[in-house]
Amino acid sequence: MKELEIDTKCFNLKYTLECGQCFRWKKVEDYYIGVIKDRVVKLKQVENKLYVSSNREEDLEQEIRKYLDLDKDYEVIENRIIDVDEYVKKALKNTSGLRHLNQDFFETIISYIISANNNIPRISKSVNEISKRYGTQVEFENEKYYLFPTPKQLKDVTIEQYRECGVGFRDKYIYDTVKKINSNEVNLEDIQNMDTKELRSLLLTLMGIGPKVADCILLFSCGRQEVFPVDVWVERVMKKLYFNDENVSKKKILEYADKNFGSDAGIIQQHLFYNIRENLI
DNA sequence: TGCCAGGCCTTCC
DNA sequence: GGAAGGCATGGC
Repeated sequence: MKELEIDTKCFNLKYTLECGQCFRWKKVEDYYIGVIKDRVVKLKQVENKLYVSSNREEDLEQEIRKYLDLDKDYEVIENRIIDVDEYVKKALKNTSGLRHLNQDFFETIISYIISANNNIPRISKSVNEISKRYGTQVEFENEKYYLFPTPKQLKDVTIEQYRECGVGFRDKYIYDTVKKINSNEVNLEDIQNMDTKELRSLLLTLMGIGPKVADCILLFSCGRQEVFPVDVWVERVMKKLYFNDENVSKKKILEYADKNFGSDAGIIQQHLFYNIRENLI
């Protein structure tokens, strides 16, 4: 198929895909290859041009724009947050163009349940293994890829089988969550219409989802950029920058973010997270 | 060998 | 309602 060409501004593919918000992209030479919902996608950025190819052409540009959040004006957002303080300014200069993805809701729920007390390479490995075992196989450029399974495809998977995918003690959480979704005990429809607070409390009723995981799901698959997930890295960077390396509670950190970062807290969070992990700040 | 990883659940006060 | 302990697994 022919390659699609999309003009972008204030967009950096590398930062967006490598900042730790997603787990299924693989870098091959100067391309990134991954699965978005029901298709395999190959992406490459050269300056402000994004080149896209896929095994499916139908609605491709629309899906890519949605997934990469290309229709939101990040120039406006970045111009707004650059004056928050000197640390945010520095972080933003290092990683300008980092965007929040709109990932599949169900996939993000399961991926972030796996993320608890885990590390990124191992999370990726588990998510890929679940896809390989239970997702639909598709082909692209003579290679096999696997879509992330739907709740129905996971209907009969046992706790032991999840364990075999390397998820460790989180096996029962995934099992329970999938069961609740399949039995409609928790209805994931109409999430777009729910306000953040309501959606958050719904997520918190699921096994394996606590405050941090819920906020990651809201930020990386529901476009709620006001939430501020605090993990060990964010705790570390916040203490370093704003609390003189003192041992403050997570509650204090959240209060600081809410007061000083406001409705852009999630955007700032991701820049700080990436900067501290890459040792840039 | 021991510690850590995008924390959460359970138990106990 | 808050604190402490346990938890699978692999990399360093």
